[in-house]
Amino acid sequence: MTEKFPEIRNLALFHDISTQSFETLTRAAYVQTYPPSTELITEGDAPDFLYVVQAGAVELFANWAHRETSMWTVWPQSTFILAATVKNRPYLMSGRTLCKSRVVLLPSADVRNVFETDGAFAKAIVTELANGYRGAIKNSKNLKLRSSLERLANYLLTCYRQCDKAPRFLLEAQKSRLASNLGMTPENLSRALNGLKKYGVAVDGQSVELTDIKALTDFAQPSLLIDDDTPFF
Amino acid sequence: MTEKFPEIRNLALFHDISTQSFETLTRAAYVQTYPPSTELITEGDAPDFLYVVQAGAVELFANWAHRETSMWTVWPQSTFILAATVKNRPYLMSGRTLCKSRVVLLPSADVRNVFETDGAFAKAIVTELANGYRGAIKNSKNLKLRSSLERLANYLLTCYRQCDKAPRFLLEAQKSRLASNLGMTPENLSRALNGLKKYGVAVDGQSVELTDIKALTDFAQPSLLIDDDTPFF
DNA sequence: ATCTAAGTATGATAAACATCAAGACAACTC
DNA sequence: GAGTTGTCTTGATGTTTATCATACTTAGAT
Repeated sequence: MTEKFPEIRNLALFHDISTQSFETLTRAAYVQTYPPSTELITEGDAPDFLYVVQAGAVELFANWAHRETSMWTVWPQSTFILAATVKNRPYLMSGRTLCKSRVVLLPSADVRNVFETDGAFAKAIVTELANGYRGAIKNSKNLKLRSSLERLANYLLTCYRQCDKAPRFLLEAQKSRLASNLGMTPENLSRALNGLKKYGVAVDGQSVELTDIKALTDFAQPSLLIDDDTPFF
Repeated sequence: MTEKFPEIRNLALFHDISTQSFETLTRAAYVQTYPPSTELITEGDAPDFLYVVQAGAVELFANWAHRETSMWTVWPQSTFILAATVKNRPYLMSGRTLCKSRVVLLPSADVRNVFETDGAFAKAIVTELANGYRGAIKNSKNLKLRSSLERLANYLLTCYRQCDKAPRFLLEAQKSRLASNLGMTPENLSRALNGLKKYGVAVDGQSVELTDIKALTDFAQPSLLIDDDTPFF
């Protein structure tokens, strides 16, 4: 008997669970492809589904008092909104597609069900939540300990590391969204990019070139305890 | 046969685990009482122990580039540094006692061991991590969406709610530490408390009186998706 | 009671950051 | 090619927040 949704079977979250558990999780699940700028979830809503991004990208953002901030972007193959799902509490963030995106929706009641019965699933959830938790703490440290210029410099160095230390790379995102991610306004980002020129940062459109890694690193003082975004730290 | 450390047996984290698991966890554990201002853990260090605060209080803080920020305070009966322990990754925060404190230290190798073998423990860890994760996300939203005056106003209203809506209460902490928690300088906190006078905030030393809850609420616009600090949201 | 130290408050100033308005630029459409 | 749209940049200005210097207040020690 073949399992439904073989694409997500190999995610760390589902890799070690039993066939029966996977059946339960996927029995009432479905795949959906959404156009760009579609709001998939809204903060405050009850968590009906656990989401898995298979293709495209989903931006998580939050609102308060007519203000909005971008929290982070979910790329394939990752889940989002796991904590709300297992706790059965309202979403803390909203999510919208950035581009045409294929998403798997797993009913959250089934997720909680399997969580209760399958120890391997509980263990996988622990790993996922611990990663997310540590990422969120790093984010708070970044916001509280650094100026916006310092956050930007460290962001660029993180991109550089993720590109296998290629000195040229493309910004992953629209600049206005990048600004919001970094906790600043688009105008301020524009000026900050200029302000990093003296550390060898050259920007042309989406393209960035870092011509003096040492100078930029000396200024940014990256730390594994803030900037490492791999789940291994 | 009686179990060691009956005091912590009833914590949510240990409540449902087997007697054998609890034995394993506590076999090499020990209790220690520390004087005030003792640094228990240092960010970057390997997670040797999972800590449980039994009495007193422990401040978690972080450093970067000769700056320091207070993250939050751990009160009895709570654990701290759980995510680092289960993932076996370096601490992201340092911790020091605020006053004379009694702490239980559980060897983190044993914690990971029991986590692997006892499904009930894994489930309890999920709940704890999900609470912490959501708390950290609320913290980021608070920092990114609000000014320091708005954060302070919401903090005071949170205290008010936690005191069963008594209009007078004492600030839990030294003002300089409260300022750091809220992401501002002590001077700015002092001025901000003055700035909230027009919304009925009267401060005398550690004592706060809120004389116009409606005005303060109208200004602060508290949100369950940011300010609710109970694990139930 | 006086001294000290730590915490807090206040004033002056500067830096960081946001806002508003206008312009530049590229990618599309017609 | 002219116009449209969306995004980004730049400049002027104002607000928020941090920094520095100093004074005050309180609790504890001598």
